[in-house]
Parts: sequence; structure tokens; C-alpha cells
Amino acid sequence: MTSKKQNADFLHVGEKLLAWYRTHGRDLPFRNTRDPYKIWICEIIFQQTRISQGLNHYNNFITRFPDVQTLADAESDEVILYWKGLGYYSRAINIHKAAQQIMNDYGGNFPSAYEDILKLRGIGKYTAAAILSICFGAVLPAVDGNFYRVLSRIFADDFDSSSSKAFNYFSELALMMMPKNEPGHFNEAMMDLGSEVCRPRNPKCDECPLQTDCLAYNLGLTTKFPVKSKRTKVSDLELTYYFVEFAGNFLIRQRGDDFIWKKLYEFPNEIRDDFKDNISHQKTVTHQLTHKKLTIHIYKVSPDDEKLFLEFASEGGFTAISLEGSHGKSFPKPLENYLTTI
DNA sequence: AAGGCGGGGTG
DNA sequence: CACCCAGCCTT
Repeated sequence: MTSKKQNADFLHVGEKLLAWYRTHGRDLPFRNTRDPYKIWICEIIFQQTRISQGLNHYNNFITRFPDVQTLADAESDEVILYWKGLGYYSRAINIHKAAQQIMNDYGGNFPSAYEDILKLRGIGKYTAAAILSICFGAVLPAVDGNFYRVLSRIFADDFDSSSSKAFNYFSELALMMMPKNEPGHFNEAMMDLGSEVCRPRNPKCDECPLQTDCLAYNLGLTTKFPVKSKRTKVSDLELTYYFVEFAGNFLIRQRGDDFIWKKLYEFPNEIRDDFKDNISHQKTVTHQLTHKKLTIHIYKVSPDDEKLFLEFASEGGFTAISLEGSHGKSFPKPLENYLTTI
């Protein structure tokens, strides 16, 4: 810990942040509740996901699965359907498994011990701290990307936010700043400040309640923080799909839980040789993901023999389904577009 | 400790 | 195009 930090009045800054939150905090559907189920769901949905992107998903999810029991009893496909378009689909799989864990291991009552919460699939240190502080008043900072950004700016601290030690490092800073009687509100305040004011780019420093406390601002260096050493790597991925159609039905198959698009549905990626004369359309589209540049070749195939169509489906483990029937399934975004345009 | 995992938005 | 986001899991 450097001397500049020892001299700072941490708690005073935390109180100022809390005061700002009382008048400027966002009005969100998962605020004003201490139901650990709801807080849990919202924390998972908003991992690596902006509020504007996931808000409808949250509301729809809570309406359809209002409690642990309902979620645990649901079909996996339906849970994933409610995750369609959010990305990082292992979250949906894990959230379903965790609901069943809560039913089996805790009689349907959301656990309140840190070690127990951490055992639930898909819940790490951040989410456990968020649930415990907001729902149970535990004095734990919920250190996420907002904390890294806000704290590194306040202290003009070049600690590498992408390092594995960042969580513990910023947890110590946050703990000194946190008013111990309102840990949940403090954590929510830091998130709101980070997303609305202390934004990654173009921070609204003239609206910031902590402006005078912010070393980066006073030095004119807000753009230098947080420091992150990791660079996003983009790799190329080429995919081929065949939209095999007969009498209004087409073939789909569920992906495994490895690689991308876990448990989502896709089309066959190869066909038998005697179908190749029945290819009527072909197109190639590129699609940019965060870590991958996709090139997708898609062919439309219309076999003229129902027996061969069903035989091919059976051998490949494919299901023949109508366009209406496919609405209950989740397709990757790039493939979903083809459903209506092919 | 490092790499992988989506999709939407922004500059 | 690069980078960001209420991170977690696997290796």
C-alpha cells in the first residue's frame, strides 16, 4: 500500500458515494428487493452484460421462473430459450443446475453461508459477495469491473486489473471505503457510478460526486486507468451448415456443452453425397464475435425423396421440425437470421 | 496463470 | 476495427 492511500480518507469517500446513490441511483426492477433468488438471477444475467442489453431478459425470466422450485423443475431447453441472445450460454446451463442444487442440498432455501453459496454452479467470488451483501447485509465488497475502474482512477493506481490478484487487491481498497452498515447499497452505488458516470470512455467527471477525491482526474489522467495488460485475441472460425428441407420441415440438432453456443441448436454441417445435386442456394456470410471472426457457408438443400430425408435425419441424430416448431428452440444469433431469409 | 466463452454497443 | 461490459470455469 502506498503512502497516498494511507493518507486518503477512505470512509469519507465511501459515505459521499452512498449519499450520491440515494439521489442518483438507478431505478431497476431488482432494486428494492432482498430476495436472494432475484438478486442471484440478476447477477448472473448481468455478468459481462450491460443493463440495457439484459433488462428484458431479466423481467421475462423472473416472470416465467419466479422461484427456485419453478426453475429447478423446468426443462433445460426452456431455460436456454429464455437466455437466447444473451450469450455465454453456460450461464443458463449452470443457473439451472444450481437451482437443482438448492432444491437437493438446501431444501429449496437459498443458502446464506459464503462457502455454500460459492459451491453453486456459476457463482464465483463476485456473485457470492453481491448476494450476501445485498440480501444478508454481509460486509463484503462485490468487486467487479466497475470497482477496478473507479478505484484505479480515484487512486491513479496502475495495478493490473487483468491480473489474477486484482480481485483481492481492489477488495482491500473497497473494504476500507465501504460504510459497514450499508454494504449492499455501497456495492450498488459503485456499480451505478461506474456505469453511469465513471464510464470506461468519456467519463462524466463534471457529474462525479468523487471528483475532488479522484487522483486521476486531478492529474488529467482518467483515460490511463484502469491498466489492463491482456489484449483480446480474435481467431478465425469457418463453419458450414446445410439447411436441409423437405415438405416445410428442416433438420436441426442440439450442440454439445463444449466449444461455442453450448446446448443451442444448429443445422447439419455435412450432407450425404447424393443430396449434393439438390442444393439450390448457397451463400457465405461473415459475423464478428468478440473473440472470433466467423465465416459461415450455408447451403439450402431440398431432397426429393422423403425416405432419404428421414434416413439422413435418423443417422445423424437430427430432428425434422417446422419453422413454427423451431420457435421453442434457441439458435445462435447468426443462424437465427437464416431461418427467415434462406 | 492463462485461455475460452456471445452478443450488443461505442469510438 | 478494437475494446468494453454486474465473471466463471477449465486446464
